[in-house]
Amino acid sequence: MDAFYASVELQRYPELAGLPVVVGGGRRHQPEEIVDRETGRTTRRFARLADYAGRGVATTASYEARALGVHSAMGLMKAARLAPEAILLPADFETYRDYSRRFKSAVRTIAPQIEDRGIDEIYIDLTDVPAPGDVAANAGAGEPWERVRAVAQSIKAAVRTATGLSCSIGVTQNKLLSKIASELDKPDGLTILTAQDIAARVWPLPARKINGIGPKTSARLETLGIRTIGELAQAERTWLIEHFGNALGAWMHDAAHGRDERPVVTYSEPKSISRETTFERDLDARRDREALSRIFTELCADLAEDLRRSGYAGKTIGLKLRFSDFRTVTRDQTIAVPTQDPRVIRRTAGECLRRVALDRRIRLLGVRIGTLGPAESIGSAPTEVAEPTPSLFDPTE
DNA sequence: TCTGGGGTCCTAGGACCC
DNA sequence: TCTGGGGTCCTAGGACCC
Repeated sequence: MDAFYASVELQRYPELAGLPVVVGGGRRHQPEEIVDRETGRTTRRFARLADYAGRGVATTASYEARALGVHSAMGLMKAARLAPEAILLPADFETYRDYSRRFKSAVRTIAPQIEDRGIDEIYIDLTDVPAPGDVAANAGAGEPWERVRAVAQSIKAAVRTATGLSCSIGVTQNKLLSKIASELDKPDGLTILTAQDIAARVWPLPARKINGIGPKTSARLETLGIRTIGELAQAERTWLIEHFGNALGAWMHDAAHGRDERPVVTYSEPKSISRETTFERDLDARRDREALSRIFTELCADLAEDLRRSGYAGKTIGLKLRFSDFRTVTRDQTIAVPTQDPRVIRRTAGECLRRVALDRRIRLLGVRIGTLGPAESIGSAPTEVAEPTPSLFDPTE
């Protein structure tokens, strides 16, 4: 989906079309409804990025905002310096999830083999999808790529009808290349690449465009003189393995040549569930003990509720802390019996917490549960007897 | 003016077992 | 006189993705 969150917000606030819009931050910049006493007409007042103060990041920027240099994951304070006049909207995940369901079911009516890749992305297996009726009739047994182009166009049309939104589709022989292709003609793109197109269309791109090569790996590649996918493809496989290890080196070499055999996976079980929060200001383990303890208990309760709603129980309970210097530590502990009980989660995470030296102010606190299985395996009635809550964040411990 | 929240996968060492 | 060899589970951290 193209600039998904921002595009959804434009459906709600059409008057923002053409303006730089950024979605992100907390809840305190809801648009204000202003009713004119005389005309009775309602106008909305939107927050500007320049008015923002806090720790939020941009989750999405409209294309107009991107033109000013604002990108997702950028801190909003930095974004405000680049685009002070941009409109800032709070993220409304419930609405985005609703749009997400709508676009995915629209695609499913045409092509049922879908792999979920988060709220705004999917892989679609078009192998066995027939051409839309009119094209099939005209083209007969014509070019296979003509069938696929017609299918992709019908998918884009179905998505637009269901959501009012545009998407960009890449069609190629595998997931790796399709992901790259889908970004070549955004927004509202449709890009079809065959094996013969790889050298001309893919090799000139930065290595970073390969899904799986991130900031660290691309920086390392650069120090070795490799900037583009083409340069990566020309590198010796054994040389890449020497520098990046067996798995990463061989994979990068294959990827640069457009080789990828991964299937479209239409269903997978979740591996872990987590809840975390970044505080408005860094908290002190001593002075803010009560607040920390309360937030900790809430996170565990929220996590337990997520487990209950999704029908899972887990055995490995983890704690995550991020300190004022952005250093992150995790601790986890595996218990004998799977649980979805907030008290068991809280107690076990509390034991993890005791293994961390709290010598700095805390910026983020998170709780995770893994090694998941179906909740039926644990029976429904929690048999745990409530124990006194350990005095967490107590410096005397 | 620092850098969200929810995930997956990989690596690597140690414990433990046969 | 040199000290096997696999396998699984647990834990911590890191890279990456949406």
